[in-house]
Amino acid sequence: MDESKITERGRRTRQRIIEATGEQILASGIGGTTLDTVRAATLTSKSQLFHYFPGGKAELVREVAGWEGRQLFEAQEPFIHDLASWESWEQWRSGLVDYYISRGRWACPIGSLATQAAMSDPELEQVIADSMRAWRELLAEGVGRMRDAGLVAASADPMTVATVILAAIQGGLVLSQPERAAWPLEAALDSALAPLHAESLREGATPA
Amino acid sequence: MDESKITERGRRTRQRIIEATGEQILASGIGGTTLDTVRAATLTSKSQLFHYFPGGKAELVREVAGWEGRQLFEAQEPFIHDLASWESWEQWRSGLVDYYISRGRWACPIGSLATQAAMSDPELEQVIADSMRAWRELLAEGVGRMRDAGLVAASADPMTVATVILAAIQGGLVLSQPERAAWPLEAALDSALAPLHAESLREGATPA
DNA sequence: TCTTCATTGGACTTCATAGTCCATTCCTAG
DNA sequence: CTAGGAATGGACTATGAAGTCCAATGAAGA
Repeated sequence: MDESKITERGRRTRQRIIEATGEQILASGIGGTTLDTVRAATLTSKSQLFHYFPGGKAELVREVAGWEGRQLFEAQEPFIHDLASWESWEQWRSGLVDYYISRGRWACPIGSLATQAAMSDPELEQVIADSMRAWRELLAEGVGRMRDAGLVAASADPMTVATVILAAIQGGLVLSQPERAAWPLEAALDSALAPLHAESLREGATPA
Repeated sequence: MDESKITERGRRTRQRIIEATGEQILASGIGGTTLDTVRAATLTSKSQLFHYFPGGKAELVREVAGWEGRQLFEAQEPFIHDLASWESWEQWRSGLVDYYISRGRWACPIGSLATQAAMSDPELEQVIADSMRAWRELLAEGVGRMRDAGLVAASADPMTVATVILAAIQGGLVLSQPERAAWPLEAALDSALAPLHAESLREGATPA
């Protein structure tokens, strides 16, 4: 979408469409979200939808994926760029759980899209995969900082630990969703995070 | 579906429909699976689909969910009913990973349906939730046996540990799918399983 | 053999939804 | 004030998929 010929008014309309679509997808999935319901929710018209997203529904969904990804990252700021102490991890964890549970999200915009979209739209799959990779990268850097500071076993591979944490988030949400309870997510996350504060539990941890 | 007035021939046709639908759903999702493609793949006719599944697509999908659930449980036999030793857990793990990865499943029939169907079909959600609950139950019983045998910390809550393991499976698959690699699933699973063979690592585990 | 009912074939209907098109309105620069 | 392009409204089309219906076939027992 060429953004050069767009006014402020148009920008806001476009954004309104993206956000409403995001909500509907989170609530009803891609298949359960139709251009008509989006149109109704945003008080727009069919022509506007295609004006701002010439690629139709597929492009709209991709834009939603990108935006949701950015929102998810923002929700983890500023800790996601620190994660150099157990306190930082705890605060990061707290913010993340809040992001999912409060305001009844009950699903990961990225993870659930990944499942739904793996098939049917390779371009969307790419957008999702990029978010996932970036996310894992940031977590791995945090784990690396912990390791460099001697706060976690030197034998731990940051990328592996990061993957385990991400898997805990995604899997925890899969189980939390039907229960409408946060505890599965929290249990999974705590378990995955355990290696990061082992120093307080393990045998004579000499570091630092 | 009343099964009383069904011949062997009919039973096999019905089963053929279920299995073909299951494959298509796993590959393309519920939305990407149409009665026409199922009809084509099974060499049946529209009337047969509705003859065996009067409730239409929704009923067919529910039957698929039930059948896939049973298949998944079978793949975990006989270990899922044992899990009283670390060796048993290892063999169970091996069989499960094989079930997902070999023959390119790359997704959990139950978990991925859970994500797709949470919305749109409460009845299906029930079928899925039942499978999940039963699964967690079996795992928790195994953890309980390990605890009773003093092979795992007495402080560990079997249900929590079981949930963490399930979350690792589901989340691991979410990450493995786009990568088309088994390692995220294996890493997540190993991490979740760690408490079950801790006795060989931890400080003088006194339990029992 | 005949009857009956499960099974099958496939055309047809209905409906939801993505996408097109053109007219109209709004805003702003010149 | 006016011309042009962005923004908007909404009817219309095309399509694909679910679901209906009736006729034909096959098999098994009376």
